[in-house]
Amino acid sequence: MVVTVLSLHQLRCFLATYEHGSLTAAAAELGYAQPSVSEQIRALEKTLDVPLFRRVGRGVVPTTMADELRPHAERTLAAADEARRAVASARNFETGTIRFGMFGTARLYAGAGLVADVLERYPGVRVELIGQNSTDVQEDLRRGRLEAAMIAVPAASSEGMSVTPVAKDELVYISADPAHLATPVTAHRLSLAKLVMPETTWRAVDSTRMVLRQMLHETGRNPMTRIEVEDVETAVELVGMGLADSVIPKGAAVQLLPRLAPGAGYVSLRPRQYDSLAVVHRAGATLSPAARLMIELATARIRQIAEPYDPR
Amino acid sequence: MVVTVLSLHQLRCFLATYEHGSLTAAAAELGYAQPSVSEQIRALEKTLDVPLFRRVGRGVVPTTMADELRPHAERTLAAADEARRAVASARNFETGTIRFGMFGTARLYAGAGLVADVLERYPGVRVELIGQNSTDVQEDLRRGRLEAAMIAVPAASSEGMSVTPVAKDELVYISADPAHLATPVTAHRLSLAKLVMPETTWRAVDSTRMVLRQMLHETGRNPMTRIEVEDVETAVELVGMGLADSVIPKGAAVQLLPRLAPGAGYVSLRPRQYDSLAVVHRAGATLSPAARLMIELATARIRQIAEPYDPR
DNA sequence: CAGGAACCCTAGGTCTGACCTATGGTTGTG
DNA sequence: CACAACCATAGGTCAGACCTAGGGTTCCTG
Repeated sequence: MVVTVLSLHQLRCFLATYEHGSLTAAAAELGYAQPSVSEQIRALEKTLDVPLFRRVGRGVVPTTMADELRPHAERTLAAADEARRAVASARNFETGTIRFGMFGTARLYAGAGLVADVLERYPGVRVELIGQNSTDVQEDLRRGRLEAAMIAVPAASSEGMSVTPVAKDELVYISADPAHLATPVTAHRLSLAKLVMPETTWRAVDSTRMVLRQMLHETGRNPMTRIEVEDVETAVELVGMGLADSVIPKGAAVQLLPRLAPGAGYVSLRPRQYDSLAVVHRAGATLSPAARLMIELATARIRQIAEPYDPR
Repeated sequence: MVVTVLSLHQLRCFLATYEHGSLTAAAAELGYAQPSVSEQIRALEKTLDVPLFRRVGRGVVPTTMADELRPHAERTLAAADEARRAVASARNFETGTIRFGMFGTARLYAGAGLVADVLERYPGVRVELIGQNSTDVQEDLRRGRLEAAMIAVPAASSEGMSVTPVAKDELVYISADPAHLATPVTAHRLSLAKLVMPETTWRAVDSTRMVLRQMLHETGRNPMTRIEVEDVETAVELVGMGLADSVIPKGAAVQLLPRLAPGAGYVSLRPRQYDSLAVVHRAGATLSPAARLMIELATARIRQIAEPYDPR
């Protein structure tokens, strides 16, 4: 024997029939031919193994089983409709969650503004800015947990990833000693400086570190840090206390120095060095509207702060 | 473009995939081949017009849309399941409503007991005993509002109906005057009596009246009532007050006389007359379990009180 | 009371879509 | 670098969702 399975369509036919007391009327309402509705009802009666209507000369009359079924049928259809609506409204950013990866320097001074931008346009959404470190974010992207991200990359290339640079963020030398800031800092001076550097856990892969290593390597110097800390804020505070100097993205310096190290200032490196801020996602993926939105907003916001990307 | 429509099956596939993070695992759980689940998910994504999973090298990862959909999908499937269970338990008389037609004399003294019988066996059900008068009940049966009924019928026959007599209920003469009860009451004495008769609205079709008309007609007498009332209780009270005598089913007399007319008694007619208590339903209908249950219990209950049907 | 209207059902035919197996392309792993 | 794990595609089968056409009741009406 063939087992049919409960379907929303059957429930719709059932309710229309129940309300009209007539298969013909139900079929008219649903836009089907009468035998089609008849068949659905029969199928439903078969799957539930219960008579739902008594066929009496004119029209049909619901049985007590039908009375029992009706509220549940309505609830089920309502739930299904609710599901549709929930997804539809999420798709239109009226509700739902927008998740975006954003690591380190970018998030540090564009994060709050970016969230504000999103909420202004779509007040109903939840926003998640994900990412401790660019390595983590890359991992999340690779595993599919994140669809797209804006991160700092030392070079604009990564395996299997589409990397689109949108801005460059200058790396500046910060110090509480005005003498250290009189002229741009060369690789030579940098190699002699007492430095405090953040992102200790990620020091091997951190984008700023990689840029500095590259700079020093070209002049035959070795990087040497006096203090290692985890977060940029701590590093800046230590600079403010005159215990060391540091190199951080200019955007971070502008934002953090007045607050955490009022007496300190910054100066460029010579030659100037840059982090590249890029939009990254899996190569070959078609981006969702949410991701496109975030990329657009994040790009605009970043470009207000950092210099536009200039391919050298 | 073809529009697919949301289906429970799609939601099931979606949830399985969401939970396992894998189409293959979902297919295994659901007992399908992997491409089948894949197809369902794709259909669902198409009907909702949103991507639900990102296909990443190994497995699939739910998008935020999927996060949004999941609770609704669960609720919808739960509601559908609830519907199944509700009907199933109603079918097993664990809950739900049992509706049964039962008119006049039968209900009068078997109704409460019958309801008790049903509730004892199936504590969860609702019971509806429907019917003011047998004519109403016949109408309800014909229109399909009632599936089956136990009613008093003058003769065991009715158009388009299956009538199965189960008992006969003797009609007795009741009076507060002992002299009236000394010997069985003949048609002659009946035609001379001052009578109060109930069921005024239905006097033309009432089963007891039809039996009496038949009895008097055979001896050339005309029926004559002194008082017409609607319900048997009132008639019995009037008999108790000595204002008139009456003819009612014996079961009703046994039950009502001690309570409503303590001084009154009853005596048979000569020849004895009977209402026929019969199970009635539409000819050719297959009866539901609920109806069969009610017929069984009502028959048992009635036979404890009235004499078994004896085809003459 | 005959005819028609308003229902239902059945029969038989078309076509979508649910499902399968087989196979090819990616990705991650020993 | 081969292998395992996983998803997508292709192509074929079959159930079932739909239709039209027509037959049987019931009920109303002239």
